Amino acid sequence: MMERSTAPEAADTYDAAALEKKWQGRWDKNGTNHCDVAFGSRPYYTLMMFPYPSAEGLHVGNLFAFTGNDIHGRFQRMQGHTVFEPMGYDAFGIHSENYALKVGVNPMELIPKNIDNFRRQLKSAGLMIDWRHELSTTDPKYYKWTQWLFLQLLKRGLAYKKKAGVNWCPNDKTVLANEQVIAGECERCGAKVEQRSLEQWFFRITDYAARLLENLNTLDWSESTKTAQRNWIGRSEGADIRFRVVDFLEIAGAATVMRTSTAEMAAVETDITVFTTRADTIFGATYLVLAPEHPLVERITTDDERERVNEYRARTANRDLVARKVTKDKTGVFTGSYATNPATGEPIPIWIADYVLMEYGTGAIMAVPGHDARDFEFAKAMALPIVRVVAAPGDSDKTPLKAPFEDSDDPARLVNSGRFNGMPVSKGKQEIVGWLEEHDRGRPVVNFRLHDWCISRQRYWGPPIPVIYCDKCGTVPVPEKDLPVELPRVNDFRPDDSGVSPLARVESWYRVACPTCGGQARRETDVSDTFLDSSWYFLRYPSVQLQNVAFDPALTQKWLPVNSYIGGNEHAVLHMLYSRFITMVLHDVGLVPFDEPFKQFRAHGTIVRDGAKMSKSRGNVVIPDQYIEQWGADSFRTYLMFLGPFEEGGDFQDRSIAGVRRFLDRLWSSVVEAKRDGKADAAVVRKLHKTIRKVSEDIPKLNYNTAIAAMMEYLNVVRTGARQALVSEVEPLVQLVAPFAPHIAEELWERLGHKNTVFDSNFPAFDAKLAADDIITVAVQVNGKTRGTIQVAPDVSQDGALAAAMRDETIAKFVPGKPARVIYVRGRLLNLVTGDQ
RNA sequence: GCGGGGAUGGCGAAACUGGUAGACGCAAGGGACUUAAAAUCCCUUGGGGGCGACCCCGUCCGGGUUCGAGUCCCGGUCCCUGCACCA
Repeated sequence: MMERSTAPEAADTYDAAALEKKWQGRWDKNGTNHCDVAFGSRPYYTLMMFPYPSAEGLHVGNLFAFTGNDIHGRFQRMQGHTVFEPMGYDAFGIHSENYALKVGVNPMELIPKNIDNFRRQLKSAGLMIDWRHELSTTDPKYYKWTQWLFLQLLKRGLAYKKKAGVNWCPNDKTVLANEQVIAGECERCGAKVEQRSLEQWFFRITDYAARLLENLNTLDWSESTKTAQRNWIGRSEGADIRFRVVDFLEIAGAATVMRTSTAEMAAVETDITVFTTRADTIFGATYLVLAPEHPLVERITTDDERERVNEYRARTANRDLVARKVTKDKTGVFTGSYATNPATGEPIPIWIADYVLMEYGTGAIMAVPGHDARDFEFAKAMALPIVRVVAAPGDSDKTPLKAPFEDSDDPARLVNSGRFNGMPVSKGKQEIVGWLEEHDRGRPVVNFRLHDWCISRQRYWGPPIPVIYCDKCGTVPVPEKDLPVELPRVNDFRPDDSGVSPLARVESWYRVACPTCGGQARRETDVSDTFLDSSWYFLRYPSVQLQNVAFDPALTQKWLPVNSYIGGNEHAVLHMLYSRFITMVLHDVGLVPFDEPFKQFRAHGTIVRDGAKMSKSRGNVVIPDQYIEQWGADSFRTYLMFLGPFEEGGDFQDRSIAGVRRFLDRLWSSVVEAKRDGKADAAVVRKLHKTIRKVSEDIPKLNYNTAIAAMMEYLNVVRTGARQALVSEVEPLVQLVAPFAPHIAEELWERLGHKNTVFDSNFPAFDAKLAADDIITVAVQVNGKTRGTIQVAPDVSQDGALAAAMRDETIAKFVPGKPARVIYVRGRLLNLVTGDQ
């Protein structure tokens, strides 16, 4: 044990590099960061979104997030919890693969190197990670269970295959999820995305839409994240309404004209179902529009129009998503057919147009140009009638519509709507849907904009989807005992535009015997989406050492759901939604006892540098290594937390790190030079307890910047007038600082004579009595303007405060006589209102 | 277009349920120590006026509520961010 050092050689500064190396070594050796997952009491699981291990190494944004999480974890540990803080790597995916292609090295070689580099960087940052629980999604021991997960969904009918129009990136030569398409361009390379039709595996996340939405209300998450998920799920209440196609037989061509019996006529009667949220405007529906891909288009198109319709369908079938960008230029063609508006009984023309999407609702709409901007534009372009059926309070049924009137608040009333005239919009909506339902022409419906999750990727670098196709037996799941289906090592893993994965070129791999009949069969050659890898990793961490199970029931019960999850808002929708979905599925099949994986989630902010977003092209990317080397991990960590509110991020400024380092230097010399004996200064003790309170309140709220400011303030008080500190004054400060600057805290803690790690000490407790002031400053205002302050006892009465204020000449001169009114906020402020107010 | 967040000194930022705006830090200026520099320590630092005690103005802009507004309400400007023809 080192002797307590009060030696004069104690420098103004300390050797951060040597000291951090010493403690990182000590932590490793003593297993300080090990978490006893089996027996630890009061478990607390603190999770950070695991990084993609890029070749460039750890990004400062990663470290910002991890440090924030680490502080939280270390604090919880000092509150007596057994804290589990694991780390892993999200190493599959197109990003790694593209990089591997670029440098011409197989990702199987690249990724381990990147991971080693990440681990080294993470260790140098002094995170409280239990490395025995490290995982990588690319490890067959991990993706064995990713494949197993797929089989669980397949077994329950939640995974299915369908041919689907998918987003195809001609540059990356792969299918993209809707989410990876940004304004019609590939999220990664910016190429224009095309549409292709391929057989794909999907997960039925839409079955869970309502529940995914409902449960949000029960979660302690950043509000912005919940809102993003709500919008993504996109619930809307409306109605399906059936429109009967008019005179179908006569226009359907010679073959059908021959049919004459009424039975036959009934059989070919055709309805078009539309979805609308504005059933109240049905009297204003002057035409129908179908998506060009709508299956009924074929049947209702008349011979006269067929050529134009086919031409338009051909043109829009392969439409780029770029064309979907909101545009005022509406295009479309008439099918030649009419449908009856069930409200008015009038025939209205049926058009097709690409502004109606097949994927949403029924792929068909009733167009109400008077009250919908898109329909209005279309009607203008095609010279279709525009009818007013909703009027604002000042308007009549005749007021012309120069622009679409889209208000649906209740001051607006229905007009030109037969017996519904005069009704407020909401009531009209209800009544009209009811009326349609009675006549079997409609029913209330809820739609979600969430689509099923396409998990197929025609790529190399991912877990193969564990399915085998047999000519005799069809689609056969790989038996669980045969997992993992290992990704073969191949030299040529370039994607091509055949529409299939590079694995489809590896015959020795995909040719297998059918597990059922033993006949010749073929493996699925697509791999799964990276989001599947990351949708369950938090379940794997506690059980990562177990090879016979994806996640051990007892460990899962003990550690999950995750207590605190921290990550970037860029994953607020997809990763977080998919994780929730997978957890719900596992819950429903009885594999986990909860149906939400993350009790608490906080989105951290982003760090910009000198006011600009960091990017390679700007050359303003912060490489943590350099700063850690120059200033020490403790200073770097503390600075990152100090530069702004954790949930907002902030501006990284090189020169400001010096301030934090100076703080740690001062802490060092104050502690090293502190004396054991001496009289405690009441003012310092008071400040200490206020600081303890502030820091203990701020850390759980992730208000790290103000917690650090409070500690700085306290140290300034301790050092006022170059006084020598007492051990009793600085020892608690070492503990307060420990979550932020763990290495220096350990060293000082040891020098103060402690044998065990500071992280096994109890975080200092706040004592309200010791924090109480005996004299406080109260602001005095006259008519709301601050004119001075008074020093009074905290419990002084209003009269006492008033008397003290009137003794102050500066204040008194603004109060000519007796104040007409006095407002006294105990301990804060006294406001004197004079008569003329 | 729709949703979310934001605008406070030269800079990063504080400010409890409305209650002394600018804590903490950076930068800058002055001083101490030093042969000198670095480091360290002390002082000053929102703008304007005054020798001074003090006074006036000030939280994106315009209104409002209130004894009192950075904070609440109405209207507007700008910035960042997510989704984008979802009927």
